[in-house]
Amino acid sequence: MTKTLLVTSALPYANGDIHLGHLVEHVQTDIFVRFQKHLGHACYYMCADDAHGTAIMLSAEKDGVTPDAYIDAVKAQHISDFKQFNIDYDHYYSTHSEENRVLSESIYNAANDDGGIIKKDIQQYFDEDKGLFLADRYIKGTCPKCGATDQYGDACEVCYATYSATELVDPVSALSGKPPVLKESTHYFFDLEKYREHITQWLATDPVSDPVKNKLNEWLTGDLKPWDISRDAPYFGFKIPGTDDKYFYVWLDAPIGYIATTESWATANGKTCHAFWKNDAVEIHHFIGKDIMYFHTLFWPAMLAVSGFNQPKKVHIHGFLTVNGEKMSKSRGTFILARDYAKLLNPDILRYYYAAKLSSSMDDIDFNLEDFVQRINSDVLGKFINIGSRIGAIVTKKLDGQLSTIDAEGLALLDDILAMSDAISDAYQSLDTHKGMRMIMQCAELANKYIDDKAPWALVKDNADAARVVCTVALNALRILCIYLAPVMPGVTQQLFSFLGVSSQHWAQLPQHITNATLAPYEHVLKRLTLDDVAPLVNTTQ
RNA sequence: CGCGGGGUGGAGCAGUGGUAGCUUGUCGGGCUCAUAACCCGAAGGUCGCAGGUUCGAGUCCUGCCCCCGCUACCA
Repeated sequence: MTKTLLVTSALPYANGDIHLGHLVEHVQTDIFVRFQKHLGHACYYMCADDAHGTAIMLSAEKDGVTPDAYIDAVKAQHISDFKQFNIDYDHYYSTHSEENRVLSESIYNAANDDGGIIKKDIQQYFDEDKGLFLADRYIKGTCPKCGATDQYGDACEVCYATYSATELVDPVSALSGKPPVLKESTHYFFDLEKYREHITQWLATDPVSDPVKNKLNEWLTGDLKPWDISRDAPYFGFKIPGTDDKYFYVWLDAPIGYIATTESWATANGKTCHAFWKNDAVEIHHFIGKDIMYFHTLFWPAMLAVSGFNQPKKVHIHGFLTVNGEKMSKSRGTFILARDYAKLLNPDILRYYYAAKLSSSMDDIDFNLEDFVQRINSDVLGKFINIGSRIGAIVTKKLDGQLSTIDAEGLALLDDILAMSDAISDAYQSLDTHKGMRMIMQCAELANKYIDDKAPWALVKDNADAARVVCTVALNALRILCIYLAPVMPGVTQQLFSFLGVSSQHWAQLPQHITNATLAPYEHVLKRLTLDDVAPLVNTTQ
């Protein structure tokens, strides 16, 4: 049965470059989406830049451009970066859009009409030089608990204490360097506690894994604190309806960007977002990092429920990327930008490496340069592409590029490889791509053993017909492996499909063996890696 | 006592009660079609430490040690 899915990756913040960490999520999502499409499902992949907030306003100011010009430039760069990695969005939009403004207002109004918005006067630090209220991260001072200096306004990095900015000793504005003053302001809050029932009902539908559910239950056993959704002018964002100087906090309109992106895409295709977000038949899947779990599993389902939109079927949460076992760090030179990688290496092999490491858990994964070289050479080159390379050479040089038929023994091999398809499919479906890649490589080993047993290079000398059968079998094994791997390595597998003389193939075509075909000469699709090839990724001189 | 995740052969990882596995790396052999590839075989682990439960523990319980995240340049 054909399903309809709407899939999202978290919206990258329009205040920085895309790096290998973002790519973990977007590659994981893209593999999932491509796999769904391979199965024949209607699957739409929506993403956008998250374009609001103080940080962006300040960055634009620093660059001497308007926020609009700033976010446009960043968005263009983001789209170009993702494209290089074969991330195939159906639409990539921006939260700074008319659709998002309309939707944010209507969702806010729905919550307000429901009595879900509270107003409270709060005291907040204010930078008189800049004329800005200061978020915790823009205030520095001495930790009230341990006396460490130069700490942020929310937590101490030395003693791990958490506190409010007003408790900091000798606070200064990180923007002007001057002591801030306390100023009163009315803020708007989303009354999360009011929607506890919605959240627990949603959780009962099994949208998250058990470890995530445990973590959420921790939060849910306490009071759900009202969520501060307003910011005072000046702020780059949407004005809150009925106010003159209050803006939606960026995290209010960011997830709504998922719907707004859908709307923008749907309008261009003669539909509306309601066909997806108010239609029970559509499965909504969010892919996010573990750091933003809170927003997507508490506020977001509550906001959707109060405004009559469907809640997500699944929220898939992944861990972070470390480089050579350590947190990515600009000072260590391990903060690797997507476009810097793409200048050096083929994006598909990074996708494979991630797939070989990713699971459905929130565990962090490590990008280890040495391990990367070994894994790519061994799996992708040695096991997978090698089938094409060794057989392609024989077919091209000795057999005039001509295939024949498959014998009973060859059929047995192909059946063994095809027998793995359900397990591989399950692995893709459950995001346990590490298991999937392992199984696919086992299939590749079977094919290599078969080739070794049959020794077509010897056979070709006095029995070209028999050699031709072996080559036909081996290349059909390769064709099956290409279908298995197509969601992970779309570029590489497309090249191999071209060699095999077929257009891109889908899951349903697994058993359709090719026989009696004439092949173009085999050409290498990837180069083996050496450590010297990958070493420039990290800047070790710093 | 802040909370959470984790410690399995050199490296990266599977494995939640029943003779310790996979990939890679190392060593030896084979093959020579292929991008020093592929095939066969071997060595290499007291499963962080110490107790406990059990006929039996990597797997369950208790205590301890260490690493990582929760906080940053962030997803």
